[in-house]
Amino acid sequence: MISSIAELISDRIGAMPAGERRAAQTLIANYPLIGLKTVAEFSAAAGVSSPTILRFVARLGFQNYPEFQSTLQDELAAQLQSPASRTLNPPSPNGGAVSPMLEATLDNMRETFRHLSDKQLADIAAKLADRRGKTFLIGGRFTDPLARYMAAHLAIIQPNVFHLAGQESVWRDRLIDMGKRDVLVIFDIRRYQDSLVRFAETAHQRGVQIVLFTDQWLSPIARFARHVIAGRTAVPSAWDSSAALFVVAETLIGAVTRQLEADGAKRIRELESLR
Amino acid sequence: MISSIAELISDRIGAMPAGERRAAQTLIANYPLIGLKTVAEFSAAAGVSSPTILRFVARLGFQNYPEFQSTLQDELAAQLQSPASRTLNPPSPNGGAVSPMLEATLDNMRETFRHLSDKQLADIAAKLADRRGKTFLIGGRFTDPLARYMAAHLAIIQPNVFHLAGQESVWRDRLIDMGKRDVLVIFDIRRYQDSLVRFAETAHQRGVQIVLFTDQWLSPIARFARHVIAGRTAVPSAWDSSAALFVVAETLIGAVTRQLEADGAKRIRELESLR
DNA sequence: CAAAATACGTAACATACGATACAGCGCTCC
DNA sequence: GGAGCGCTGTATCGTATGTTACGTATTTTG
Repeated sequence: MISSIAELISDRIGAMPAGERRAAQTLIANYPLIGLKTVAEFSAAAGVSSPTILRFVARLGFQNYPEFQSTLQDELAAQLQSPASRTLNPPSPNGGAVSPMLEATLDNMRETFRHLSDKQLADIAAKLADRRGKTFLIGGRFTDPLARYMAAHLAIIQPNVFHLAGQESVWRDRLIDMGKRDVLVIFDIRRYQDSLVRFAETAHQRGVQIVLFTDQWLSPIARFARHVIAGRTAVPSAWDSSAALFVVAETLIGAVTRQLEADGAKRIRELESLR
Repeated sequence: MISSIAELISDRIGAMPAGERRAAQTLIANYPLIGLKTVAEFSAAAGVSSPTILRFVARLGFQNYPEFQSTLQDELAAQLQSPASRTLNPPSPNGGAVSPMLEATLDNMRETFRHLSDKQLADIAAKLADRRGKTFLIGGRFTDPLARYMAAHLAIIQPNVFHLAGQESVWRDRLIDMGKRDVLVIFDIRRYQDSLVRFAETAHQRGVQIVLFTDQWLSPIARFARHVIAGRTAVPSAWDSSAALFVVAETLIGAVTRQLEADGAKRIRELESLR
C-alpha cells in the first residue's frame, strides 16, 4: 500500500529518465517543500527545465501540477495535526490503551496553547471581567457542560453571569436582555448545531460580543465571533475530545479571577458568610 | 522577539478590523497550511473577500502575497528539519501567565495517570458497560458539569444512563430506583459537599456500586466507593483544576464505547435515523 | 445626531504561472 | 556508420492568480 508521495516516488524512481530522476531526488532531498513552490523554482532547484518537472508529476499519475501540490499539502496537514506520530514513539510507560489517549490529549493541549497568545487570553479575560455588561454562556450537546463549568465559577466572582439552559425557545427569548455591552460565550464543536448558529447570529446582530470556543475546523459561528478559541479535538477514540477547550476555559477562569481580585475577594467573603 | 508569523499574528490580532481578524483566526486554526494555498481559497475558507486577505498580509508587514507564502514555507522547512523541537519542551513560546497554568495542568494529568493502572480503568469501564444495571451520575458544585459531560456520552451508547440534577430532594428520591446492580458515578472535590456524602452513604447501603472521581485528598465518599479515581487538582490559580478528572472521564468514555462497540454502533445508527 | 474616517466587497486589470507545441540532441539498435 | 526513437529544452500560448481602483456600508468621533 502506497500512502505518501515519497513512497510513490521511491517506487518508481527506477523507471525514470535522467532529468525526471533529478527532479525526484531534489524533491526527496528536502521533502516536501520544493514541491509546494512554483514549477520554475522547482526546476531551477533540480537543474532541469519546467516541462521536465511537469512530465515528472504526470508520470506520478497526477493530471496537473496543482493537483500534485494539493496532495502534498494534504499530506503535510495530516502530519502537522498529529505531532505525536512524529516524535519517534514516546515509549509508553504503561503499555495499555490508556497511553495513546493521554498522549493525544496532552498533544492537543500543547498545540491548542501554541496558537493562543497571552494577549488574546488577556483580552478575553478583560472582556469577561468587564462588569458593565452581562455574561451569558451556552454550549452544544456535548459542550454545554463546559459552559456550565465556566458559569459556575464566573458567577461566584461577579454578578450578572447566566448560563442558558433548557429548551431552545427559553434561551432564545433571553436575547431580549442582550445588548452591546454584553458578552456571549458559546461552545460549539462538530457537529455544529444549527440552533446555536442561529442564536449566535441574532445575538451578533444585537451587538453582543461573542466569545467562541470551537474546534480547529471552526464552527460557522466564527464569522460572528469577536474572539475565537480553536482547540484540538482529535484523539484515538470514537468521540472528539473537549479536554483542550476545558483547560482553556480553566485558564480563562483563573485570569478573570485575578483581574477581579479586589472585588472578587470581597464577594467571596460575602458569599461565605451567607452559608 | 517575534520569530514566527503565528506569534506576529497573535501579537497584532487585537488591532485588526473584523474581516482581517477572521482571516487571522482561520490561519491560526489550521496553521500554516491555509496560508500556502491561493488567495481565493484562503478567502473562501475565512469567509471574506480576496482583498481582505491581501490587506491582512500587508498589515503583517509583507509586500505581497508571495513574500508572505515564502516566509511561511521557510518556517515550515525549519520545523520539518527538527521534529524533536516541537515535542520536547516547546521552549515556552509565550512566557506569560499562560504557561505556568498549562504546565501545571499537564503535570497534573501525567501524575494522575501515573497512579492509574490500565486494569483499574478497564474494570471501571467493564462495570459501566455492564448493561444489566442502571448508571447514575452526579457531581458537586463545580464538578457536576463533568457528570453531565460523561452522561451525555454514555447515554448515547447505552440505555439506562441518568444524570441526577436539580434539587437535592429530587435526586435523593431517586435512590428508591437504585439497587445492587446499579452504578453511581460521583464527582466530588474539595470542598466536599455534605449532601453528596450523605447521598453516597445511603446509596452504598442499598448495595449500589460507587465510582468516585475526587482529588488527591480523597473525598469522604471514598469510604463507600468501589472504585476511586484521585486526580491532581493543584494549579497556580485561585481555583482547583478539574482538568485531570475531565481527561480520565474522557478516557473512560472511550473505553466504554470500545467495549460496547457492537451494540453501541447499532444504537448510534438508530439514533441517527431518529433525527 | 451628523459628518468624517475607516473597512469591506465588487469588478476590472496585469502579471506570472502552468501547459503545450516543436525542434534539437543524444542514445540505441540495426 | 546511419536511421530511428526517446528525452530534453526553448518558445509560445491561455489562463488562473494576485493586484488595484472604486463605490458602498459600517463604524467612530465631534
